[in-house]
Amino acid sequence: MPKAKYEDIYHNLKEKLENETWPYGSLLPSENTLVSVYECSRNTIRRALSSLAEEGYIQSIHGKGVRVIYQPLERTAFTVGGIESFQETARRNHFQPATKVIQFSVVPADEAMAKETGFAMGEELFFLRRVRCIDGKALILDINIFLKALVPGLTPEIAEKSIYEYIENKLGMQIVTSKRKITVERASKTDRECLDLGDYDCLAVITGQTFNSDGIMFEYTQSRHHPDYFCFQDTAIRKR
Amino acid sequence: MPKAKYEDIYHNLKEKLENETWPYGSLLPSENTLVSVYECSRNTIRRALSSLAEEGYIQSIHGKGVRVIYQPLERTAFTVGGIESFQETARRNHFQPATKVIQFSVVPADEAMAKETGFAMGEELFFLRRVRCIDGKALILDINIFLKALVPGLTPEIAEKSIYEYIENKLGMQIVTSKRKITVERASKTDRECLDLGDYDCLAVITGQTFNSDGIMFEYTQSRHHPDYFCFQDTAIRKR
DNA sequence: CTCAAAAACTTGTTTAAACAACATTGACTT
DNA sequence: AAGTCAATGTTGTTTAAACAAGTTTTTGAG
Repeated sequence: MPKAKYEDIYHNLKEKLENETWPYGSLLPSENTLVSVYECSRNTIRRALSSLAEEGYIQSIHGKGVRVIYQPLERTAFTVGGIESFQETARRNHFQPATKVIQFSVVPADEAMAKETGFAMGEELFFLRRVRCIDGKALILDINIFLKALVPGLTPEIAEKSIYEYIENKLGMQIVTSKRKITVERASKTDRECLDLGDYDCLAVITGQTFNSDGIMFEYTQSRHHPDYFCFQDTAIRKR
Repeated sequence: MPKAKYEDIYHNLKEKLENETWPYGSLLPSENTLVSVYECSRNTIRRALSSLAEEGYIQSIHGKGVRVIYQPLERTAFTVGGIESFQETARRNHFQPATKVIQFSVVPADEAMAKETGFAMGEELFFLRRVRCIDGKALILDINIFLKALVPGLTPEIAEKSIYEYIENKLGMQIVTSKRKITVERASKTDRECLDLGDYDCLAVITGQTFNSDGIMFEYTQSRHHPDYFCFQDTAIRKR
């Protein structure tokens, strides 16, 4: 699917890194070598490398080379990372997913909601709540608020399957940027009613805003996770 | 301090975005306009813009322009984000920080520890635990494990102030990449003994590995946070 | 006026080149 | 033998140019 040359190179190198073609701690072939191998310009190589650096696969060392810092890890339980739907995550982890829609309504944004979500006052919104179950246990409570104008034709039936699939394939809208905040909150009465929290009194909360390819925010989400089924991975690179 | 031209432009644009020189939802001046303004090449502008996009300030729209998606937000309590030390975070939030060192030992990595941390077996390690307090309340339990060979001369006295300051300014070592995992864990006996958790039975845990400018991992960290003083922010961009 | 095509403007990708800055190697001098 | 310095190899920054691929505006035909 990737049409750009640097994307091909990026994927090819990433695969080789995950295969441990170059082991952890070693140096990659030099940029000029890679230029010969992939028959492209140095800029194109550097673009692929910089994506891999951002994701914590490699780190370049001025005057020396590019070090492999990727370590294979056992995929523990539930991992949230990039922008991935519940369906995709479940498939990757070989879980049997199920979704129960417990609320599906249309409301206008009042002042409080506008302030919290970032939508403009008075906008018509879909407001829905869903419980995500894995192997029969209720583990995630998802609250989604959509801009009705940008997600027309949404129904509870679609919400039961995959909203993202509907948005991307049926509506042809592309999801581009997602801004998220992770916090730990005390379980509310609703949380305890909807989820199988056992004797936990807290949960992991991901709050986020999603933007489409026009740079318009069309979704506000709150995903409330059972602690045992939450793991978020991240790589940070220190800027001067 | 930034010596590169694109870094200057990046910081200048970032400041203007935070000043709301261009409001949320509007389009930035075109790349060619910015080329004239900053008297540089288009590539240099694009490099600055791509950093801002990664951080969730802007989003480019093919054929149309660059949309501002930055929204000013009230800095709520404690925010962890990039690679920032406790000292820096405390200063930014105007807290009075205090640190108590409760363990400072030198141990070799045994098999279990090697597997967990990613250090090689037998490596000499500094093992330390510290409690971070804010306004008299014990809120964070930090476990730091350093490669002794790369952090020579570390003492409990330094650990009480700022280890990062020592590493960067005294040793001249630069911190570059940090790989992190965020989870929610039940409070252990030690957690309850060391921290003022109130009636919380969980805490937010950041587990991470830190790499220096040679691409060598020199630190393994676990930061165990009181739920009320934990907030992690992130921006993700969907790749094709 | 309406509509369609063309032009102009926008961001996206790729190449080529030059130079700067840092690291290593090896030859040379002392 | 030890240290110095030059050459070479590596990544880092910047420029210039050309074309591709979207979006908007203008032009012109009917």
